[in-house]
Amino acid sequence: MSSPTIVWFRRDLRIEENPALRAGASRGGVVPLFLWAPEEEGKWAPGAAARGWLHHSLLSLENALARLGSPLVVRRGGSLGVLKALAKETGARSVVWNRVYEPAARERDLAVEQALRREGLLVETFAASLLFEPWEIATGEGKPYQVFTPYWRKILASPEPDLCDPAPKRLAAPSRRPKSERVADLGLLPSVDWAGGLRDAWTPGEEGARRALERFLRNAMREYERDRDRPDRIGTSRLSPHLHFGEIGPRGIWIEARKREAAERGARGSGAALPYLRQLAWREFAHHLLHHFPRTPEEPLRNAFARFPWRRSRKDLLAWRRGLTGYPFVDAGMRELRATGWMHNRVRMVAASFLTKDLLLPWQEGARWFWDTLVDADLANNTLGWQWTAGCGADAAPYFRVFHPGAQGARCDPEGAYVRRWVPEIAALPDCFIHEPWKAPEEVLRAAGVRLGKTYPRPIVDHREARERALAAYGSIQKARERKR
DNA sequence: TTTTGAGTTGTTCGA
DNA sequence: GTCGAACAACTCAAA
Repeated sequence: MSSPTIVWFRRDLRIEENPALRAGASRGGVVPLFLWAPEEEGKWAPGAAARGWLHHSLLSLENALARLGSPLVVRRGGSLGVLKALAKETGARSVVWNRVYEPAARERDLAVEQALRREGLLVETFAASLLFEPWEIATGEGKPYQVFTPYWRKILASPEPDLCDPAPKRLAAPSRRPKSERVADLGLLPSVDWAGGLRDAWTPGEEGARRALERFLRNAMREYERDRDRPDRIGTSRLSPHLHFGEIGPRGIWIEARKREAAERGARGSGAALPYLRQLAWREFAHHLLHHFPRTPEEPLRNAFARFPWRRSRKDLLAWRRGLTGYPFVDAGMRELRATGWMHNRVRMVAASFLTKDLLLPWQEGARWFWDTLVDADLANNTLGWQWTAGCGADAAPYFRVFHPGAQGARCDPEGAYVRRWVPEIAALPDCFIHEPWKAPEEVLRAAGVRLGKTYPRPIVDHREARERALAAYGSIQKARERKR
């Protein structure tokens, strides 16, 4: 048999629509490899929640590959060393992978690629995680976009993603079977089983991803525009963790959404899929920005924000993390996050606005907490989201836009079902006070078994005052800029 | 080069 | 209760 090809799995934990796997299979034997080297991702190695997801996703991939005939090889250690050793053991002459786009991983990949070539190995890389490579979409001047709408128009004016060749039905294993660690030995599962809620809420792996997409296309895409802001309903796709780990690819999603749109309206291009596809384009935009501005996970995109007068308060930060701010909609989100590893996007914005504007704490603190607790933690998306909310990123909201936690709750969770689920200690309050319990008369609180400051906190800041304080702080860096001129 | 139009997701105030 | 305007100033992207 000709020498096998190492297929290096990273964030493409799927069989379908996987160009690297297809390329490997077309050349003969395949050695599928997953290697665990978190230190190579610098400050942004996967957080606790993401590791838990990864564990289950790897088990799923392991099963799928075993069924196809070539079991997954799991190793630990530096990428280059592992790849070189595995090539030697199996007689592989080439290595293929699908590209990732985080700054640290890209640098690592480049170095590995060059080193492997020097060893006489063939290296080929593929595009699998995005609709477009981050550098493919550019303004008329060839520059990166910094405003979403023109970026989105450009995507719509580009050729639609195309279908890819079918996945291999069988894989030839190498003649020498390399040794492998067990997924369980990587120690990805959290030591404390806080992940019970995670298990109930999710099915990691390619099969789970496909089912989630089908559910969304069948039940929710039609009403996406109406329901996507309703955390009390299942109005969103909930595909984010599946997308992050590449259990499903965005091109496949795009094509399936278009198909569904055509089937329902009888004509392609009716546009029913567009509100959802637009969100998929935000994911693209985030990767576009991270590629062109690789320092933004740590630093504000807009320079003026380097001197923003952020507060420091360990106490307030902890209250926010634990969901004990006294604002039920914010607290519900923060508790949903801890319990399930996920938070509805509307609530993410409100919770992020509360941290950065009501509490005036640095957005980096919020980004780090989300990084550790979200199963879908994704450097590009997380960075864009936090910088956008804080007002220091691309296409930021005007600074006077400050979310009102009570009003947002009333609008997006009108019956309070979401709050009651995650903040049960105030569940017995009537709808009209569920988002602002401190406004309830004493006898209503007593009847509901709520003692403010005892069973549920009073608001840790007064929103009205906090809003004024935030506006003043934002105003101060505007003035500072004027003086500089 | 200059000009022009526009910008994910909000809130508040006053008519 | 509903509605429209104001909230500032900036920078981007394209003509």
